Amino acid sequence: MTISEVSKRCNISPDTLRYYEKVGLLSDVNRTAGGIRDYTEQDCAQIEFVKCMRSVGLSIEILRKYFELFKRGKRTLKARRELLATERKALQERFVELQDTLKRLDYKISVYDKAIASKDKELKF
Amino acid sequence: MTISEVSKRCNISPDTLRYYEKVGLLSDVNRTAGGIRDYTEQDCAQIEFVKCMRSVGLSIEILRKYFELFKRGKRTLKARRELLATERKALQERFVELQDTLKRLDYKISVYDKAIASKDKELKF
DNA sequence: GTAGCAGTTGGAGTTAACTCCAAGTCAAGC
DNA sequence: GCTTGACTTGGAGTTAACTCCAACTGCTAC
Repeated sequence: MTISEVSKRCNISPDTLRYYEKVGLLSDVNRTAGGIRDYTEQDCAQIEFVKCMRSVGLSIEILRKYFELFKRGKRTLKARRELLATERKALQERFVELQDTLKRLDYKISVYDKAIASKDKELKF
Repeated sequence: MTISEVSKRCNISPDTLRYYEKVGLLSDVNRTAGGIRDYTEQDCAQIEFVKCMRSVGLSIEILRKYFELFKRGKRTLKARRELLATERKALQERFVELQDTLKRLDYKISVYDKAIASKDKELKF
């Protein structure tokens, strides 16, 4: 698969794909004789994983560390598991925070609805 | 309240508090005769609101728009309500995404646990 | 064989959201 | 009246994560 094919499929720009490779989120992408990247299904799956983790805010640096551990082989299985567990915990906290903020917004919107219904009373902020 | 008191109370640096004021997230903070900021409880409540919204990723720009609408008075009640509803919807989507990613991480961690238990088999990534 | 297009590189530029700094002011204590 | 420490300002610097660019290469079609 060429970079533009992967780009379309994963909805990530070629620039970003090259950037991810450069910073170590995607190692050893195959090249054709002419030096053009030739992505495998495996590469795509990894890119989707990166995309998913990035979309919820895992930093490039954390992902870089994860793949660096990966390159060091089986003996880093536990370290990788712990890294994932740590990030999972942080995400869980963000999840609860998000839940609370959604509730707060719902309440605020309901207060707006009341203010709008009752002769446009003003709010504090 | 002085800026350092608010800083401690809200756990936001004085620089950030001044920055928020400068970009329009906190208008007309009172000053003492000597020109020193003197925050009210109301200001603090607003800062907490900003902090809460920022912590889940609402941009400074969106919050700036919200408070700008606010300054234009009651006739913007509906516009503000709609702005909040729009952001709520986006947060809801991020919420679902986060939920899915948590599940994915849980699964991946369970795969790691299996690999670690069964003689350190290696994974794909 | 040459036009055109997709790909390559290294490196510069951008954006959001802070964060830091230097130079100055002011009120309080000695 | 002088030091000290918290505060002020405008503006420069930082960081993460892209995003863009110029100059170049190498297939493919005519």
